Amino acid sequence: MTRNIPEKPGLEGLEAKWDARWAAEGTYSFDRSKTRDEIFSIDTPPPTVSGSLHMGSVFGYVQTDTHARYRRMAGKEVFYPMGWDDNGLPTERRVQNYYGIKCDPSLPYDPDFEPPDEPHDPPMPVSRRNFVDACHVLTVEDEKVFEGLWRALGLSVDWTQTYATIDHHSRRTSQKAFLRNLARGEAYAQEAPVLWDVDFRSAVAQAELEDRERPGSYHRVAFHKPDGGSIHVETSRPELVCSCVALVAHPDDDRYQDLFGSTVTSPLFGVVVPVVAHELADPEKGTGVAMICTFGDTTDVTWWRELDLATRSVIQHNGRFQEETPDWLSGAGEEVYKEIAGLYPNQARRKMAELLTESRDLIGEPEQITHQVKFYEKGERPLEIVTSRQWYIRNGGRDDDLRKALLARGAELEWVPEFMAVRYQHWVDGLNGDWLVSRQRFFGVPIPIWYRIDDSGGVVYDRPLIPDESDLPIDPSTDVPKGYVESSRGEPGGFVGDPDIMDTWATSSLTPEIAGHWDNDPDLFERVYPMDIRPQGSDIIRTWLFATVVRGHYEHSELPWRSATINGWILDPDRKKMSKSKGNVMTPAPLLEEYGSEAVRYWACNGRPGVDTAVDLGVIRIGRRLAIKILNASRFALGFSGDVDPANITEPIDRSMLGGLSQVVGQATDAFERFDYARALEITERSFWSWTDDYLELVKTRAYGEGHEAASAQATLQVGLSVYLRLFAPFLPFVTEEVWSWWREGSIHRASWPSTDEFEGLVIDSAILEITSQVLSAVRRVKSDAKVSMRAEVESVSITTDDSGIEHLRQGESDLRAAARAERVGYSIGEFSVDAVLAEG
RNA sequence: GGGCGGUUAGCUCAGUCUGGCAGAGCGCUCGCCUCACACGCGAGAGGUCACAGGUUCAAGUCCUGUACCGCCCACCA
Repeated sequence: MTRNIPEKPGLEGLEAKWDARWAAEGTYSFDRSKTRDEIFSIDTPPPTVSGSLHMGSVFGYVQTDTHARYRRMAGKEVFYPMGWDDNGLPTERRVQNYYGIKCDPSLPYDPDFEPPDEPHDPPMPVSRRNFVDACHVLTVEDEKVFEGLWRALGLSVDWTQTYATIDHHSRRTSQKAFLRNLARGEAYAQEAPVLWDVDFRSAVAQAELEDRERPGSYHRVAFHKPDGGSIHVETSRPELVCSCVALVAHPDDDRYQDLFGSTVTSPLFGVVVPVVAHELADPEKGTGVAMICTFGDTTDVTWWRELDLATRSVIQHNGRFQEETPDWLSGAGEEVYKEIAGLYPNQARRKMAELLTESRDLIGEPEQITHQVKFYEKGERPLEIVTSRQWYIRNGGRDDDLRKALLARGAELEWVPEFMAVRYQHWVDGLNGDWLVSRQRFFGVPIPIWYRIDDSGGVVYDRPLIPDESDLPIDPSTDVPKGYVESSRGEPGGFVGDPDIMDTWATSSLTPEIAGHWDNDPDLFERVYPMDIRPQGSDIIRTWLFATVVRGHYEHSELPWRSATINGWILDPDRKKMSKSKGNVMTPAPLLEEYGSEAVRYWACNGRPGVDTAVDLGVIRIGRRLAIKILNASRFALGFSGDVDPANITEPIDRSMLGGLSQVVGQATDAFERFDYARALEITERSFWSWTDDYLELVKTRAYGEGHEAASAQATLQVGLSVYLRLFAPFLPFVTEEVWSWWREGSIHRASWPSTDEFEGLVIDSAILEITSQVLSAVRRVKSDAKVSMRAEVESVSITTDDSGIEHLRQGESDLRAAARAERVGYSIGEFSVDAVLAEG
């Protein structure tokens, strides 16, 4: 093969050149004729395309790409698809802001509607179908931006294997799996209290909650006993006195024994409520008596359910107190309620505090506190609890046997790093309800269900109308169930579609099925499922990972993957978690532009598996330096016309270098098998630098010479370079491919991973090179101390070492003399030391 | 309140599983335009391994406890 080595090799333009070449040659295309045991399949995380691009977007993906590239070179056919998570609330919010539109499901579809070029202000209401269309338009644009970044980064994805969580195939898969859950009794609908975001007007699931510290105050409020006495409760939500259904104390609390079973009346409203006993009441908190309201917090829900209490809800889905006076209030209570009707809870709270003060039912001043309040993770106001009809998938939160089975699945999974396993256990252990999968939103996969409407106009929920699997996907708001006509929609005797969509996790929990085409290509699915790895962040173990395990457990009775590789967080250079609100988000594009993809990849690969990592320009610069070093060292190693026949490798120091290199190959391979890409890189890099600093310097003079000694050096340089390039290829795909192309046919990324077999019969003890390098280093120190050039001539080098050291050094002596520019080398036995006498002048 | 991870050189981090002379890079200092590379090369200085106790011939590494940082979870009246 003719060599085509540039005079001044550089990194610029390599990304574009090789991305285009790989695409044209199908370097990463998946060969589906391979069988399951020949395939390595990756359940790639579909990035949220409506989210911003930041360094977190490159970190985990680059790490995963190293696994893909290693396995591919190690002989596996790699199934490496890419998905886009475009359904759900993040997209809705982005579309609302981008176009200045909002969805109003009551509006009719406007076929002529075009999303505006400039955002509308105030937001323009559009029909659900127009809104969803706008979502599709924008997500396609967003996906192009993401694909551009991934390609610039050199992800070895098969770009023909892509999916979007809102596309036809994903909707079909999602609805099919849901209907199967329903048929097997794993999914069910229930009218029940749910956590509710009043801004998004949607229920949210336990997995989407976060606690935030908020100021509040404890109000001590008097309830009245029949004998004229009073009993005090402490509450941070006095506005809910009107929805109080009972007071509760601990059954063993001596102070309240004679009250259990009696009734008291609420202040101002005069509603009679029972005093009940329950273990969850904490005698240490407040007065030991708590007010149970429907519903102030999740404990209220527990009490309400377990004690079978009345329901007195006043907060509506829009977050306000209902306008009409509740029917359990009468007399003076009605007048009091009018004061808070229509208010938001925080307004009602202030009003109630005033009224309770006037009526002397507020005891003392409210005590200012900060407490944890539940929020939807994407929300801005505290969650309320409202009663509504929702769909659930059983997840063990209410069933111990199922919980145990899912815990066993987690234990079966290989976690990388191992300690991540407990995060799964704790989450499953702590579940307190089933998985709420319905959302009252617009851009998502619809719940594929209709309901009959009886002759009096009531919706019949208990016998839903289910579509045939072959008709999926459907949208029950526009499609019509078999045996009905569109004109009977919403009419007595007709039907109505379930208005809700599924939670985004209800679809993305099926990424193995979506990417592997469970629905429409069982042959492919069998070749890739269960997948080998699920790479993802630790923050979504409780959502994406757990939900995927649940779906796999139900649908296939097995784990969806063998291993979960969990990556860490990205922190900004000050080690703060990056977030848009802090304004410290770094976008990758300028870094890719300035330092190149290899440098950014190098940084990502330096982050240990599962370890939070700061963006560090210093590390990025080292990556760039390494890539440039590879170019230059390669130019040297390939700069001879010599024959690469390994039979030419005869010199002991050359064979010794291969001895060390074969150990490096073994260690890097072991590290990759354990998914420790960072260790593999570290080992390779350390070895490579000593290769260029010491080995290359030692053999340089000989390599420029003639005869069989020169041929040995030239052949060894090429063999060594070939190994180093392949070891680096998973990390630095562009520069290694570039150099490979200088003298090899085909892509390095389809070349075989180096193996110790390659040096069979050539390898000897690495100690020869190691001790020779040590002596060379010692001579350099002498020159450095004397502040002379490394080219300075040395009269003699005196080495003291043991027998085997001398034996080893003699075998590399001529190279040492050439590299050190030493006239003579002398040896003596003893403690290791090196002395060098510089030549005169 | 429970749990997980971390604390090693000025900085960023390896090393802890499996105990055996404290490591790398950056930065700093001093040199060197050495025919692959000045986008470079060589050399040097720099550490009470968070703290306290224990096991051991030997502890950064194993055990117990403490402090601080980060994260997760919790029924937060």
